[in-house]
Amino acid sequence: MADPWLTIGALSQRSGVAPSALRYYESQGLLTAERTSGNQRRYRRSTLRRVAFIRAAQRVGLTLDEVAEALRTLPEGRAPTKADWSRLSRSWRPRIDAQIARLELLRERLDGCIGCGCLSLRSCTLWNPEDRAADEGTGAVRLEPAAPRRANRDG
Amino acid sequence: MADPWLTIGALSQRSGVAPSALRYYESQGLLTAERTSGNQRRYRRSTLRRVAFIRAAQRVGLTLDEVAEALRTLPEGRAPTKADWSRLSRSWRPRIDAQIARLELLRERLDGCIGCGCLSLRSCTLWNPEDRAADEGTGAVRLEPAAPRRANRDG
DNA sequence: CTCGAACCTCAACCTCACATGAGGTCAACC
DNA sequence: GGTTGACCTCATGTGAGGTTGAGGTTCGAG
Repeated sequence: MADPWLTIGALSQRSGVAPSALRYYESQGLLTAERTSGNQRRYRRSTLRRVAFIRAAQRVGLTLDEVAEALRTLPEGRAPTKADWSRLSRSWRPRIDAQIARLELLRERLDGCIGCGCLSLRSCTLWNPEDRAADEGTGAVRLEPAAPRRANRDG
Repeated sequence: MADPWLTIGALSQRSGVAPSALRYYESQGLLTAERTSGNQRRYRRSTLRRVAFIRAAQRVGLTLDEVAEALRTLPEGRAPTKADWSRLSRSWRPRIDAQIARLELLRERLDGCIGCGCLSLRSCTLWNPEDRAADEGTGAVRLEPAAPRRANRDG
């Protein structure tokens, strides 16, 4: 049978995640590894699923901090079961729903603006998302802050 | 009647965008300003709409580089018309559609994974990183966190 | 004219999620 | 035992989109 331990290179190959990223995850408390007498990392096979979970969570939009927090709710002492993983990933659903809803609202407003051609800071819901009303010319107009972006490449 | 020129503080207040951000936009070629004899910025009132456009574009997921490129297609010499702004913002529509489609696919996969309980690295499309290339292939925008980060505003 | 608030530039710093490189060590095969 | 490649730590870099602070200048009300 195969060696139950994975080197960082093996884990990297099998997960598609760069070694530098795996070390970074460890530094952030998302992964743990045993060490050889020569200080090299040796991962349990269950780490594979943990890494998969991390990547999936990132795709849903969680930060690594949030992923770490979620992982801390896993039971200590025993290997996580399907139910454990399912519980965690089920919690992502509302987040995705919210993201979709936000985008649909944006699209709706965009359509409205193109349709009506208003494009006015005072009256247009796209430019003026918080519905700060159409005061006189000197009224305060607030725009929403920009949506954060994360451009990310894989190794 | 009011002064047709806006100071950076006034523009900041009326747009909700920090002065430091406005200076940054100028450094990136998104805004221009006249200067007083004492080197202080004075913005035309049309800059207000330009700033609104920038923020709206960011919400749709454009980078400032892309916004700058879009703004360069505006006519020089004359003030942009409704048709000009409409043309630019209409081009955002497919981008929003794509983002929504991507999220819906993710949600579908998430449902499938929770439903079937597979949670397998080899068979589950959610965990499986192999189709990530296809997913991100066309200059994809990454997912955004549900709660947008708020930038500080010095006002 | 005075004075404080607002403005200026420039440089340094921040977050996030890593990548890269230097300089050195370990493990496995021949 | 030698070689080679994989591994180690630590420091520094990346990029987007800014913020913060120092040190100095300008504006405009009184």
